[in-house]
Amino acid sequence: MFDIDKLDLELLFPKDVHSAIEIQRELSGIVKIHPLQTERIEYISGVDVSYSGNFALSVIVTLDTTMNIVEIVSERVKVEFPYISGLLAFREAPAIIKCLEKVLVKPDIIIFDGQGIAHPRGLGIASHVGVLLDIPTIGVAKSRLYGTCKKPKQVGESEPILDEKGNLIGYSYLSKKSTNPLYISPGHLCDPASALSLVKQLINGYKLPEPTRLAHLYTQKLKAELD
DNA sequence: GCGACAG
DNA sequence: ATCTTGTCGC
Repeated sequence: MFDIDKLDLELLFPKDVHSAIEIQRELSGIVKIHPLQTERIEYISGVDVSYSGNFALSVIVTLDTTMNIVEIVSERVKVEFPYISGLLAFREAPAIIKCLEKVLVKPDIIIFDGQGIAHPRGLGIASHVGVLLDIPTIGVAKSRLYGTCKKPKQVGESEPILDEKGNLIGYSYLSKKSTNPLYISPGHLCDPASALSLVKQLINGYKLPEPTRLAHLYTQKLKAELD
């Protein structure tokens, strides 16, 4: 569904940490933040990655507006980059992109497990993949990486996430009681308000939005079968 | 130097 | 993320 062949692999496989950071600075300048017509969205995909030995197991679950499963695709890829806070994309994106290569139904937007622009250099994994594939993306993280915000007190309540200059880069959102809030930020071709709005619509009784929750479930199931 | 630090 | 059982609270 995506022309992976036309991608510059240099942007996914840096030779070292320094070049990885240079790549992020370069790509962050390409990120486009603008409102997204959520009412025109048909398919929404959720992505998650688990690990088994030296392999990354990625799963993409695509749902329609009714929350019905349209497609589930998985991929197994050898891990090449270590986990370094701020450089998550270089570890997980390769497996995610190979998985997207097998997807038949092209999603209108993809939700990632991690940050969008709420990142030290404005390029979390959602933004990185969004720019490479030129598709709308949103980052939904379970913990904070960058930015300042208050903690929502009531379920359904949100608080703005601001960068060092006071710019709005996302929202913390309490999706379920007795849990830590979600950290939502646009990845690419989306904006904070649209991202928050869409994620709210996808919460179905659990902390995580349905596409992400299901992708996590399948990635864990895969891991259990290949242990 | 000290604290923070997506998955 | 991963290693892991029961258990306290909403």
